[in-house]
Amino acid sequence: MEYNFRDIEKKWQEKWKEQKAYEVSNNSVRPKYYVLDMFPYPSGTGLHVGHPLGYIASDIFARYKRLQGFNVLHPMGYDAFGLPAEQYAIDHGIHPAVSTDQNISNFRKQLDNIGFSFDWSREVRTSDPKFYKWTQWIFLKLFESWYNRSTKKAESISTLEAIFEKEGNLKIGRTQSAAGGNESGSIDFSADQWKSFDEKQRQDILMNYRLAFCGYGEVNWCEALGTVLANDEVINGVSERGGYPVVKKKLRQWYLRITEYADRLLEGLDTVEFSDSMKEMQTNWIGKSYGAEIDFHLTPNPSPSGDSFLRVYTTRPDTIFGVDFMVIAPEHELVEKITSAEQQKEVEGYLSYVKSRSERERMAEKKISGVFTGTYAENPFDGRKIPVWISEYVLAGYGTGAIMGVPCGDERDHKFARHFKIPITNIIGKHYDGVEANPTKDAILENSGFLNGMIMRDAIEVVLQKLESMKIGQRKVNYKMRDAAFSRQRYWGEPFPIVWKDGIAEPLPESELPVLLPHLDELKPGPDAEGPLANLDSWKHYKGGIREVNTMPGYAGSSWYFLRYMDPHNENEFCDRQASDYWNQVDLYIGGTEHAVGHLLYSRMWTKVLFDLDFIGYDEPYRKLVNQGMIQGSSRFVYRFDYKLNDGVNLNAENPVLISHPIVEKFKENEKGLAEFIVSKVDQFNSQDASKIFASSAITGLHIDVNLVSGLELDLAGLRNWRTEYENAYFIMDDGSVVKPGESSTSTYTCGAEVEKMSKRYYNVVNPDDIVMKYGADTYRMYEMFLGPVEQSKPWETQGIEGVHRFIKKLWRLFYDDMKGKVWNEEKASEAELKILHKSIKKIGEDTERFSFNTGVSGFMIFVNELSDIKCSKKEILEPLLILLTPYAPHVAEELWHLLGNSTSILDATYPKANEKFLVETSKNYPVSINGKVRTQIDITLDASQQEVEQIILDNEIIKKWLNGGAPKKIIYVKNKMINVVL
RNA sequence: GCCCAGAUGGCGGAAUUGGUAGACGCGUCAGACUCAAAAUCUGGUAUUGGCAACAAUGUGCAGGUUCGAUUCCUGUUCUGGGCACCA
Repeated sequence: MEYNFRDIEKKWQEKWKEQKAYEVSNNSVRPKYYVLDMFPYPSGTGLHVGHPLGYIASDIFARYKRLQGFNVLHPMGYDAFGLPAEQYAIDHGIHPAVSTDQNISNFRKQLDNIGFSFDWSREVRTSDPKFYKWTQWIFLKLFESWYNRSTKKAESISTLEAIFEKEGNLKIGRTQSAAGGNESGSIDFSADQWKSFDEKQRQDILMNYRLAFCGYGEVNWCEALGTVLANDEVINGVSERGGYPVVKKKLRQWYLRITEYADRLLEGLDTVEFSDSMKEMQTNWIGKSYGAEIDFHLTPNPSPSGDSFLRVYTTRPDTIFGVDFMVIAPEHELVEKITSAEQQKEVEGYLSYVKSRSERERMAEKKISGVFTGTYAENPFDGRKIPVWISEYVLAGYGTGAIMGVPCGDERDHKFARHFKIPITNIIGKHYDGVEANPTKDAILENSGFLNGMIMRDAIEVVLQKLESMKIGQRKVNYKMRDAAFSRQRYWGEPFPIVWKDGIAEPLPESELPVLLPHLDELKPGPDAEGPLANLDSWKHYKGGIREVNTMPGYAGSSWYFLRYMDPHNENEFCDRQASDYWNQVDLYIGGTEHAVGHLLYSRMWTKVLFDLDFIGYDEPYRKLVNQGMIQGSSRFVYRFDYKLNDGVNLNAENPVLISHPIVEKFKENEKGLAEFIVSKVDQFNSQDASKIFASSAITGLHIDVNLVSGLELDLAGLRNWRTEYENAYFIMDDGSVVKPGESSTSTYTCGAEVEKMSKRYYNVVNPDDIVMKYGADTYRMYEMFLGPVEQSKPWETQGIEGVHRFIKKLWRLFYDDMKGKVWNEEKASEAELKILHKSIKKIGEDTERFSFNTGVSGFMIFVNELSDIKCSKKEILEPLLILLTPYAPHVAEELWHLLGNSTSILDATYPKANEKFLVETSKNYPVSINGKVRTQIDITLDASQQEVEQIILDNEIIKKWLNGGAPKKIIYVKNKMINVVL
């Protein structure tokens, strides 16, 4: 009876499905555990071997928890709205709904192959009206709420209206809407004024407080394509498709007021188990800083427009005497007003350059650019005139969109000053070397007026007080984070439940949800930079108004989907409160670091809002987060010998010459030698003038399909069949022999290799279906884990999978032998066998617990190797082994479990516990070092004292040799670790 | 440019709290079984020198702390992820 994984895996996958083995109930006396994978987008290219890495890890943990007696929720579904499907529709004329469905069924087939324990009865899709009804519903809640800074939580907008009725906004103040604020509503008013406002004015004001609000923001606009482009569709200022120019355009946009949650998003990090680096990234993204806004007089004063102040934001008011220039963002409202007549032309030129630059480019640019406005600001303390510049390295959205440049203390400012030859004032004495800026806070101030002699750290407070008393500045907490843009000029997303009437956004009543996404045959952009929905007049005009034609962005559905899994079929609520209370937070969330700031912050914010409004009982969605690394592809190369004759004809087109990697390496420093070698080998060159070939030869590495290569060895016939261009190739083999078109050879051709992203265009994609077909799901699951730590990125090499496959076959042979048949027996296990068992239970259990699945797999290998060595096939040992193995290789474990005579499923077995009794040791083989270098090992009992150990050491022959008659300075003995003799 | 992470044999990796660097697997070499092959089994395999015992070197690079550093600190190089409309 041999290990037939195809039959076994098929059999159990069908049985588990039949028995609904993975369906989980919301009512259980068992403790709950919620394991979630980050929502996948069902892309058209399907899964490659890298994608399931996290799913396998989470599946192992979910199954492990189940064996430990938990009621485990482990759902899966699809983040099905998104740009790629829409682009695919535009390119191929297939409706996104259709292609998305196809992609999902393909995805599902691939997932099913791998034997996951997902409860598919809970599947959700964000593009399903039953799901997005509730996305729209939550949007309405966001729209109908504001953030009350005194209670520090979201409240119904009606409580805000009550405040306005009573006291206007004089106490609560305006909200700051850094991202595209709504200027018309940004005013101070009293209760009486509020009462006098008409509906439009009131709604404009309320809009400035809503958690989901409308404002204006810049987008990448491509006139030629007639659409707004995503950042990654813009390359070097032109569209990726077609290479058309892209400029910034201001559009009305929806936003989420995530900035109000900045502090709570920061505080919440203390209550969750994310990696420190993840917390750091989120903290930096939120970017809370304490500083000051300072007003500088402009001069000539008033400046050409009559504006007399420039307001800058700085975190270092102590450096105010070191200010040598000001920089304002190109979008700053003062730009137009303060530009002098002489500088007009230059400024205009600069602005049009900036307009063509994406924000990404602006931030990544090392090159320094900028232009002088012709206006000066005045230092309030010493009256110095400071030139005001415009530069793209200052972004309009952050702070006041203007900074004071302190070259001696900030590297960016320093480079700017050097580049434009602006004189640098040194206020930190010898801490500044004239070559590099020094951002220290510990220097003693010089050239700093009334601050002279003060330590910078202390001067901050002194300056702040002075600024406040002079009423030219105030303390200010700033956040780098901006409000989140929440609308897209696209089709394939959730429609907004909003109708515009007379410039007022009216929410549709809950009873009208879902607002269905209407069918469109053609997804061409609408007029005036609007999305495709704007083309559908019949849908657009509604209830005497005009529907919002933008749709929601990709992250809308994924911001709350973890709640829907708890109660996926509820038609009355987004999630029943009892269900969300029972399942509570996600206990384990697995996904990539690429979501570190986007998805995670958005879903954390939504959770906080739902908590504030008392729809759920916790304000952090994910209790523990584990990041999985990426699996990279391992590309394979052949090397083409290229040359041209004087007339420019490349004679290689018909018969390319492909050189093996070792030959290329051999001639690495000797191109001419290689050309000579090739010419001497290949007969097609005989008629050519060799010197011409030498003069023009080059080697080109070409990606070839990894499936044509076994390890590094090329399948020549396979390559000839793969593409016609290789059909008549000459191959220069490792040993220097030549294989002509139509010939075969016993020599090998070794390819080059490189680690790259797994991608179609590198021909290095490996499909899990192929792996499962060849080795089975159990082998694939274990191998994927065996590759290395989950969190780390690593390349995929199909070759190594043999080892894991051999392991499973070896395990099988402990139960059944090809020749002898059944070998397992019910004999009593010996002390030594029990020791192996319990050592492994401890090792594998601990490894699984700390997500060290790669060492877990190695633990299994050691376990099975040890049992094989002592020919132990006792049921008493093998049965617990199978339970340990279930999370990793469920199919083979279930099969053997039943062959051992069990009639219930192993999925619900009880996870074994390690018995310490079998693990106690009495002595240890200590490494003994001389000066930190291990020289010998000595077996010593664990209860030995320092004195006893020293005696043993001094009596040891090898140690005596090293002591050379002398006495050691010191003997360091760390119990159960090591011994070090210091000479 | 800014933020985060990583770098260990020919390859993937191990070393959980500063304590025997290279577990486990791949590859490779040698051997057993076989008419042969596959499968399987046994043994070797960081580098250098040596028949060996053993010695020297060795965790990206340059320093530092320590009896002892892959692990901690400073600096640096390269690679990967993110930078707000890919998901």
